[in-house]
Amino acid sequence: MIEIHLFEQLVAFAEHGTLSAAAEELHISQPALSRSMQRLEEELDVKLFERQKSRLSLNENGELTVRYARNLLLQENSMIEQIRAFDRKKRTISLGSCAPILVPEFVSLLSQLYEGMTISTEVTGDPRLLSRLQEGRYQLAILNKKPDEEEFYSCFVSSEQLYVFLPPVHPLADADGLYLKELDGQTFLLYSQTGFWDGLCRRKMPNARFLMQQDMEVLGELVANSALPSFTTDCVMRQADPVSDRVAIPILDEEAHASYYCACVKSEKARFRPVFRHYEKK
Amino acid sequence: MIEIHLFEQLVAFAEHGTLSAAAEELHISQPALSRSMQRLEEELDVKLFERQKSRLSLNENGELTVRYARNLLLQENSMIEQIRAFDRKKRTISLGSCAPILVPEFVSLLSQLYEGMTISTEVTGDPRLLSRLQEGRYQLAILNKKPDEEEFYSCFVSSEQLYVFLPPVHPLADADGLYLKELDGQTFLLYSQTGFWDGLCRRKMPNARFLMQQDMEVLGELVANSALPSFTTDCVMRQADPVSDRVAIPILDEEAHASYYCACVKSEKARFRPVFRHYEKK
DNA sequence: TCGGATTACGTGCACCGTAATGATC
DNA sequence: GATCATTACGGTGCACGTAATCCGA
Repeated sequence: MIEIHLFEQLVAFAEHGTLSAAAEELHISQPALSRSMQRLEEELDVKLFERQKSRLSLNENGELTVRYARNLLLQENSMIEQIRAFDRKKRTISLGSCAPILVPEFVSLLSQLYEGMTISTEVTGDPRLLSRLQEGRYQLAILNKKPDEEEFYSCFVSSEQLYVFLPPVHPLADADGLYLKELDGQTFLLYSQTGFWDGLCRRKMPNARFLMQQDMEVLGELVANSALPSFTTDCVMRQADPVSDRVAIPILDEEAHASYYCACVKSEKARFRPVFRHYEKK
Repeated sequence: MIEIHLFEQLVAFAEHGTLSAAAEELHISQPALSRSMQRLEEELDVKLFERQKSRLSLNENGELTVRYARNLLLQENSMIEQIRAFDRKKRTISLGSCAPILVPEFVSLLSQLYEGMTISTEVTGDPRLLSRLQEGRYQLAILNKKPDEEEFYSCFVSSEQLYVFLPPVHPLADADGLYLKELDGQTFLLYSQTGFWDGLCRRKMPNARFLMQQDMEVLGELVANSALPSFTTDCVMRQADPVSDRVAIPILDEEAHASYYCACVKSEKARFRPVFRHYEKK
């Protein structure tokens, strides 16, 4: 058994060319490194270096050993990372959501129900959300379709209706309802973390421009202080202060009405029973 | 970076179930092992054990870590072995021979020509001798056919004639020459390290019985003190004392006359030039 | 003369073993 | 009481750093 730090030091030497440079990199003295390399040779019982009095260099054995050592070090690091990830996973619940609206509510609920667990969330419009749930990258998902009952357990959570949010002076501001295609070609302010809504808008309005905003607060400012149309939903309007004088006009496209389902893989149904019960009793 | 001996100790614990048993196996004290495992947890920053006051056991993380650790230890060991083998190979010349007769002469020659090198030899009737030469398992080979000149360099060394070695009372003892098939069905004393001769005898005399002898000295005794036929060759008779009163009758089969070639892969021709020169000038 | 490797030497501390403690069967 | 793990404690070996030496450009 040869300690791995000797191999690490050998690799450092290989990368720096001299003991002094490698020693500096490793935060040890040059003599210490010199002795370590001697010990490595001794323990392997193989000569690894050409010694030309004032110049140390790897011989063929040394080159080979460096290649193997790099490999071993990579493997150990990846091993340690995987162990830590495995452990972390057990103490975190990852939630993937197709839309942002329910995320805060879920974080709060999960924190209450699963004390001590870390809740990590991700909003994505990516249709692979479901397969990631299956692969274990998420333990819970908020979807806008009820998933296959063979593989997943799910329950309805709530629904959301999309509105276009227009300044009163906008030519369409007095409509009772609009289809997205009627809005195509215009320039919108859009929050960047809208999950599947983003894809919907781009699909239905291929000629529109979207000024993406990372920050909800900045978006609010811009909505309040510009004439650019933006979007909102019934849920958002219920939560947020109605500061602006904008008018919200419902989008009539069928997909503009989303039904949200909370889902987990069937094998974890028991674990998440409290979550489902919370929504089923409503 | 986590030192590998900690993983080794973890595996020992996993295999023995208790710290005390594992500590004994590892030739360290129980407290030392206890502290090592605490340090491993600390350095990984992951809990690996269930602690029930007087019983220590692996939790899920621990089980996973043990699996990874076994793997890592195997890899390190194999790495060390391969490095040593690589080094050893550079200081040993492996000779594969299809027949035993030239081996001592070659060992002596190689020892003189390549001072400090270890000479390792193997006699085999295996037809893969040539492919093993190509793969580098042997650096030199003694063959009974001249090999492909595209891939190998070779030169003629000497030839050998097979004789059947009969007691004077044997019914065929006064023949001038014999084919192997005429001897089929009889029982022979045979040295076990005869290389390709062995295969020849079995092929040409499918009904013969062979009493295999590992030890040349024992074989000599039996030849001198039994009536069982055996084999010899011109080369052997030239070297050995003619102690026995047996008669040697030449075998007339074409294959009973072997021509030996010394061969190496072409890329090593230069390295072995002294060997070839030694035989070419004869 | 400087940069680099090795050798010499004294020191500190990390790790060990023994002993004590606590806990469980 | 026996077994097993952990904590306490004192001792020591070993790997470290500093300093000295040697060598080559």
